[in-house]
Amino acid sequence: MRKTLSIQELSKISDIEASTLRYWDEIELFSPVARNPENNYRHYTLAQLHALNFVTTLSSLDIPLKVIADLREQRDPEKLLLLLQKIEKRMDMEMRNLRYRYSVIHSRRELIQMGMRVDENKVSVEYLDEREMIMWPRNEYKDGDTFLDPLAKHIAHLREYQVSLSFPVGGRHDDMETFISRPGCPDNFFSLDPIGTYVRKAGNFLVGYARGYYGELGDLPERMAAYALENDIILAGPVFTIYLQEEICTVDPSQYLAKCCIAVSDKR
Amino acid sequence: MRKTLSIQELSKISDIEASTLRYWDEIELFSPVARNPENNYRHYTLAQLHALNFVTTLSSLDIPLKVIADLREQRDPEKLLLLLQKIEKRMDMEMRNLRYRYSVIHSRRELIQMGMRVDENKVSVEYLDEREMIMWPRNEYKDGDTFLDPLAKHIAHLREYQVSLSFPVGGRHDDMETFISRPGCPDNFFSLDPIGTYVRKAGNFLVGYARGYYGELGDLPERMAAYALENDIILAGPVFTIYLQEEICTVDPSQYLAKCCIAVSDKR
DNA sequence: TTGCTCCTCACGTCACGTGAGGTGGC
DNA sequence: TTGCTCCTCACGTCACGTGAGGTGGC
Repeated sequence: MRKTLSIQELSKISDIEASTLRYWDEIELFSPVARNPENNYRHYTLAQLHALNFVTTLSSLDIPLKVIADLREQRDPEKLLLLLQKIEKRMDMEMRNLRYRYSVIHSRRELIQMGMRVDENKVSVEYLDEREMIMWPRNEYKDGDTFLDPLAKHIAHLREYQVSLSFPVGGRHDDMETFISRPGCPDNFFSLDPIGTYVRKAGNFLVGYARGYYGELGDLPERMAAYALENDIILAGPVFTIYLQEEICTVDPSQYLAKCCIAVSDKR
Repeated sequence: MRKTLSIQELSKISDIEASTLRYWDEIELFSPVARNPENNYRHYTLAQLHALNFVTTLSSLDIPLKVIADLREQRDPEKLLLLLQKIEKRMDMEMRNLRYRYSVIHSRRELIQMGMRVDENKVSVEYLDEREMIMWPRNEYKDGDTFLDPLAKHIAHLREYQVSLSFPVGGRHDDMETFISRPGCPDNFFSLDPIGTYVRKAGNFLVGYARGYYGELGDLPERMAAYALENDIILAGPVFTIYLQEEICTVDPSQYLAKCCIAVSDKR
């Protein structure tokens, strides 16, 4: 006669815990073909692996076990087809979603890693790769406003402005003058979103680092300006500030690590 | 003064249920900046959205809330970096996994859909696209064996034989003669696994359908042979049988729907 | 007074995981 | 007798969801 499988044997072949198989039996989702009347042991067969595989495939897609059980009880090609079509769409969305979340994690990891390799006291010229970002609407400051006020305004219109908080947020000053005169008040915020439409072109940048709470850059703006003067470098375009370490990685707000950069002009 | 957010306001902005926010407060994962001492209302701020976003990103990756809470309490760039690296790898695997499961669902949906559009009584010549599959080790039959015996043998060596049960399994007969003489005993099984190395080339095939339990094809083999003779068609190569409807879609085993096909030779 | 939002507390839910205590065959 | 596998039953766990009953400001 053909051999049956004990719960342990099936568990090993299918890589499903015996306790899970018992639970699935209890809720009548997937039951053994028979019980030994003497000791009540469960008996499975290899032929059941096909159905079991179907169950695990569906449950891995977060289909509630109740739905799977109903489907298996009624088994109707048209109903199944409808479900499978829905699932395909859902998996498609899940795939996009996963790619998105991957890039969120990836971009944050890059920043942290960058922050750990950096010589914080040096101002220098570095080659930076192209960066995509989403530029937020321009900031408007009233008397006494800090960066928090326009930030709050934008966040309150998250969807409307297509602003994303999942990616690191940085600040952009129009030019070196505004950066020096009010370092804590950027003219725009931006998100380092890889599907962004604003592109910071690759090239040589004057780069400096500072530790401190948001917008508190100490003497970094002056040091950058002095370095440019000494080395006969012409700076051009906006200043970008992003935080390599902030509340997500560090407890002490005075230890947040900012990176500021501004393009070096080819012209002399 | 800067405005604080009520639990409902934060819930709307962040798209997180108020009950979830209360729970996260309870387990000290994410708490309001303050409570109103009069009525114990929770007060949040917009600045908290950054941290909140981080929490939801991690929890969407099945990181246990306890781990996230610990990470947020200690906040150490190096620890965080290690976690993020682990997560990146996991997401990468998850992406592959999702693609795999997608193709499982997709291939099954295709079969079911095919089965619903089919004229079951007609034998005819159809153009079939190329198909990738994994060919299983050759079946050996002893006296009295049915297809279940070699099937069980292969399944018992799942990993060793690189055999997959997630995709539909079909049978392959060496040629028309063996198909006619023992339709229930294919010479090989195969899985319709899209990463398979065995390719059934595209071309014209003589195709027929039959309803019945596995291997019970009624007079289909003879009808196919007769059709070929009548229409002066030369058949060549192996016969492939796959089930468009089986225990996954149908309750009654006598209603399983098989599709058999064999290549039509160009030679006359 | 009437809505409305918020609160706490207790209990429910989903899909298991984990013992405790016991059985049956070699 | 000793392992070993299996059983049931009860309870725990994780991340919430769902009322019930009550409060406080307009």
